[in-house]
Amino acid sequence: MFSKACEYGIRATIYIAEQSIQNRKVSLKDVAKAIESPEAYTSKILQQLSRSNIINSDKGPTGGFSMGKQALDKVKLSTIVSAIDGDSIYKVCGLGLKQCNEKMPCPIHDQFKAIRNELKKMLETTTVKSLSVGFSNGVSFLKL
Amino acid sequence: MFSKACEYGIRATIYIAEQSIQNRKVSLKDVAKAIESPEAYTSKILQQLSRSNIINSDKGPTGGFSMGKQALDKVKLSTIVSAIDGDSIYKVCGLGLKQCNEKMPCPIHDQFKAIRNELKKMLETTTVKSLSVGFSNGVSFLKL
DNA sequence: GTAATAAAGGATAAATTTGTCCATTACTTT
DNA sequence: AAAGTAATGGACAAATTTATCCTTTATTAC
Repeated sequence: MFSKACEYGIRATIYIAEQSIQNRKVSLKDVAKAIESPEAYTSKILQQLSRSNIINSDKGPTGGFSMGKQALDKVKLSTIVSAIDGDSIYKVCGLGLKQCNEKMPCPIHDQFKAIRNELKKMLETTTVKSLSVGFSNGVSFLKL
Repeated sequence: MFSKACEYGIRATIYIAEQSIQNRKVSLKDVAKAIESPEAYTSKILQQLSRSNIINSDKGPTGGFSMGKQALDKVKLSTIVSAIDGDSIYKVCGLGLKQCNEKMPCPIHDQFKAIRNELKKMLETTTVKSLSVGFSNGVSFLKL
């Protein structure tokens, strides 16, 4: 569904959000450990998230990754998915046709559209902040 | 969503179904041309479909690919997806966690489950035969 | 300003997916 | 039987994704 990079990106963002709510900055190492992801690869993904203003990053001692209040309120799952996987998940034909549209639909066009719209709606209405709550509570998990 | 191999597999099966309904066997070349796919790669995919008894294949002159009445009635989109991509699309956690389940859910477990169930239902209730009708009519397309 | 710290960035490697090429096998027709 | 045809199968190549390593840059504390 999502690329591995995007999965790491979502998990990382949820973790950073949860920590930021408690006013804690986290290092790359912290993140990689918390979500059990390869450190160097995770670094690349955090860079992307940072460039997209989903998280912010500070260098040097006392540096690390965090999210501001604004970001915590604004960032939805869709924000992260778009930043890492692009919007192909919303746009691309289920059967890989370049010119699939209402006028020239692929055979599963309508069925797919319905499901994709649901997915889109879900991603656009789910905030990272809301997801971080469950994680903070110990109700949901980010490892393994 | 689906792998490229699976996209080709679905398109190929719809085409073969449509031709089989008109009692026409088709060659690898026919298929590759009809769905605009790389011939050699398509060959591998047709082999998989054949081994899974989704289509049948005959060697030699007058050979080619076809679907019997049984297959035409039984084969759903889910049959093809399982044969080529496996059932990961139904089972795997949206965030890539190995141990994600009701007891230890990832943060988006419930939201994802809902959408995946819809997808599953759609794939399990859509027959290739039904899709081949629209293609046969010129209502839907398999190229580009 | 020096040393220490942590992210950024570039180059490269491993793994997976996608795609190609060619010899072999099965079958049909003559 | 021989020749021709079409799928099969194995080996290989290209492209993409995932992952690693190491140097550079920015920042902080002393």
